[in-house]
Amino acid sequence: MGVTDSPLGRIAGAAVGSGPGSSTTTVGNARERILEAAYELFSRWGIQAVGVDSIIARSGVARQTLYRHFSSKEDLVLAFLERREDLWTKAWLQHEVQERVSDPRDRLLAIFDVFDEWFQRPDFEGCSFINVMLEHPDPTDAIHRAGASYLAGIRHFLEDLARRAGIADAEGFAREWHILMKGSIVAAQEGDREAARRGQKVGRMLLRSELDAG
Amino acid sequence: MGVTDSPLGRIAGAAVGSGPGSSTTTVGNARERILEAAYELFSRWGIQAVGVDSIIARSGVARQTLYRHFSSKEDLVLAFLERREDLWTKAWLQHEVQERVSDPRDRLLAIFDVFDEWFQRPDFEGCSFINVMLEHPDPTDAIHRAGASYLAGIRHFLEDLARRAGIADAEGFAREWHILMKGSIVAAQEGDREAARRGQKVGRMLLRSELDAG
DNA sequence: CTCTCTCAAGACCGAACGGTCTCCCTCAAA
DNA sequence: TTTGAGGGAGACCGTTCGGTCTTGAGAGAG
Repeated sequence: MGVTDSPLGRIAGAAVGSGPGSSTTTVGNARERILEAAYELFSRWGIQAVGVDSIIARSGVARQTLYRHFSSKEDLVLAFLERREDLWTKAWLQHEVQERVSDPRDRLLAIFDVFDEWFQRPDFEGCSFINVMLEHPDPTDAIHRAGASYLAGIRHFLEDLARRAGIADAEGFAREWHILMKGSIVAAQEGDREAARRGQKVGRMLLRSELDAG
Repeated sequence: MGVTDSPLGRIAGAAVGSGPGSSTTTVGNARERILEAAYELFSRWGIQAVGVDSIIARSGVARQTLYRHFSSKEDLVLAFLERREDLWTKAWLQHEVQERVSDPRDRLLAIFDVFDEWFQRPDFEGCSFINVMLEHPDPTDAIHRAGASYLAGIRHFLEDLARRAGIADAEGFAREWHILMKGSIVAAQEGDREAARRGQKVGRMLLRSELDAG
């Protein structure tokens, strides 16, 4: 109930429900409820550990309704990843960073401040793009490729900041910065609650040396 | 067939088989064949994607034989992780690093040279400890804890090198170095074949600044 | 009023899951 | 020679998986 809510969780908490007994042909469109349930379950427990049954149960939707909106579980997973980019990458990470500071160098560093708060949350769940990509090791798998491409989206955000910060090799820099981000996320999942500050410390060095060189 | 073999693959290739028709009560102890099959399947495809049936088929062992040696799939997974530490962490990574150079600073950097070769392998499969830990997000899960603790083993190796290199805060340094390692492994799984060199570049900076400070 | 569309409910499907059980063979130690 | 452990083969168990199909209730449009 807290105002705080997970930054990654329900954004439109429209689970009206209209009270007990009303039922049938419930309020909001079913697709939304399915995606919301899928989001919470997939982001916390991964793909393989979550069956369509759990999503059906949690969304309160009929089995056939799910399959009317999504042709298969894989289809639903891809829709989940798309939503994850909307909510996590854009509406949360990028937005949070951009509203805190405006200088591109400061924004790069602010990523780790945002991460630090994220890592302290009791419902910290890691990066779904990484999780999903590692869970589907086959690089030709559609889910693997989707995860990798959403990670590339994050990298493009970094690259843009690097370019604006006047860094010569913006692409290389973005890949290095992303390594720090991904490493600190995994470290946080291991239990290191200071992982973000460690990433930031190394990042600060990298940034300084890159700007001295330029 | 090549002499090269995966550094992580079969170490005792004792799958003699004694020719067709011989069968029953086959050569080497069954436990070894089970572990070998489990190693190859789990390390490449993860835990949940590999059923006990596949392991039975690949090891050519009877179902009951597997359950005589391992009380459950979880038990087998824990044995796999233990073997992964023996083969990957110790016999491969640490051994490879130690035989290349002797100075502790050089050894820290050599980790990324070894990684670089690893990342180029067609059968590169990532770090099983990370994969397994992310696949089992519940921190109270025995498998999650095992993965995390084998990762801590790697960190202790780093910490030892850092201490020998005269770095003041060896533990903090090891955690930072490990962030670079993990980040570059994930980047390699994304498809960045230069991930190790990027990690090494950042590591070099971190190392220099740490030694200047000390 | 009827036609149509959406949805809940849930039976049902074949396959795969982890795990148990029985039967029979082989080989080595007693 | 007997015995018993180790092992192969495979039937079998209940459960869960992803996915299909049917039924019937409600709601908007004609």
